[in-house]
Amino acid sequence: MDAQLTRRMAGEIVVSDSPGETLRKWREIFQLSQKQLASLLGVNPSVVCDFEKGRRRSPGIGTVRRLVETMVSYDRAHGGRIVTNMEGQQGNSAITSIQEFAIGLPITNIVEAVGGKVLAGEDELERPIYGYTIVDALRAITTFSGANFGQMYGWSNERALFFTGVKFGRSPMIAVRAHPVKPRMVCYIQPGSVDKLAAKLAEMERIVLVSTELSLGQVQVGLGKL
Amino acid sequence: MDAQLTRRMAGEIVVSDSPGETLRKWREIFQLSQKQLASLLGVNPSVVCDFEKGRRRSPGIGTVRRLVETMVSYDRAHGGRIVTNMEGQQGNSAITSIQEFAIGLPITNIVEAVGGKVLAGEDELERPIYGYTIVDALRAITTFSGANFGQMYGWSNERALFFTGVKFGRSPMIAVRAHPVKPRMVCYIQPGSVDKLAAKLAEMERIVLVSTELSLGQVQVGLGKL
DNA sequence: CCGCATGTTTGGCGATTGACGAAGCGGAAT
DNA sequence: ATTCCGCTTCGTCAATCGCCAAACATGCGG
Repeated sequence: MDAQLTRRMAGEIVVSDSPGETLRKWREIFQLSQKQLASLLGVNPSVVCDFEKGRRRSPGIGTVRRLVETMVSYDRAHGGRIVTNMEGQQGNSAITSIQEFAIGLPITNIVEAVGGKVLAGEDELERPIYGYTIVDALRAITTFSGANFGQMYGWSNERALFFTGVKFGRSPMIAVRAHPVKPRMVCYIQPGSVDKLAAKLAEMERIVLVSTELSLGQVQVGLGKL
Repeated sequence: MDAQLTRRMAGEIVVSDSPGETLRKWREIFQLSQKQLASLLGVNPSVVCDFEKGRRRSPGIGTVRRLVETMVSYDRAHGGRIVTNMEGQQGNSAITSIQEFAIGLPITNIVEAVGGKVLAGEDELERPIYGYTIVDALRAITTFSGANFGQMYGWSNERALFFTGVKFGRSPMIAVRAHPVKPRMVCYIQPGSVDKLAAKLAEMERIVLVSTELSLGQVQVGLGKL
């Protein structure tokens, strides 16, 4: 749930010209004293200081991770005052969820995870993909305007696109076809039916087309386990 | 320019349950062999392998940074095929620019950097802020719908909001007042005029109100130097 | 002025990293 | 079958990290 934020914090610290000061910035944002933070980490306060003052030039990512996650989970455990402010929804209402995987996963795994049936693109099942997006098909079409489509693709376009609220299974694939950037996999969640044209388009674009009878919730659970 | 992406990569690696595999994922996305990457880094290929295979449990952030930046800048130097795909514009057309500072900066610094004149909130000038957003006032009002406003606030709301295209200097402050989340500083870029009510509202909200006669471009340059 | 809390500096010790280079492994191509 | 290629494994070593303890500095309320 706080993955987004922790990644953001960690990333900022790592590429900062002064990781120490950046770390401090975050500690201050979370309104913790060095001592508090140290005790949460179970270490001596001087350790925190060492990092902030840059005595350790290149702390291990383990350390950074511990620091960041400690702050976030501490705040979360105390009402999440800071965290909720940070999360900055920024969500387009048509996009239900957008996630990146830490590592590439073969399409097969995704298909299994969501109890999917492959309708097209059997021979592309081993390609790795790096994230997924769940979109409300109707809303996407009515509310997206140009650039918004780009949002769907998150950070890698080697990804899976899930559509909910699909009636005939035609328009989503047409939209995909029309858009210059293509996903590797498209999955309809409990579609009314699936037009044959959709499969044909998928083959043309070398996209794996999948449909699942699991509910949106179940799909999200399945994907969460990856 | 690629700060966004490098941060993202670094962050993902740091909080990954398997930093090695995540690192590999990125190397593959950039379509580099271990050997190539190694030679770019000026190290032995086995080093890259050791990291990917996790022999080093907690590599230093210096290492991670070097890896990440090397990949990005290499790609950039070769046409930026990968990078440009990743950057995922996702920009709302009303938002000209969103930036976070690596460290907190006192408002005074910002004001100086943009050659600003303080119109309200003199006594809040020492507060640190953590980022800024530049918004086209007209477009924001006409195209933003509810949740979109949240986007403006990036990751920290301890930030500065710059408005371009301000006519009377009234509406922007009214919008700020109406919105539950407040910035610490508001700056009009080359406003037509500045309504007195704006200053009054700013005082009420304890927001530093500033106006500058510099052009948008000059402002961006100034901010870039911070 | 004192006491108290937060933050800084310092020296030191064991564990780990960052790096090399040699050796090995599996697949693709010659 | 031999050679390449990319990748993996591993022993080695200096440099650095991760951490502590204890002294030092700074600031604040009384």
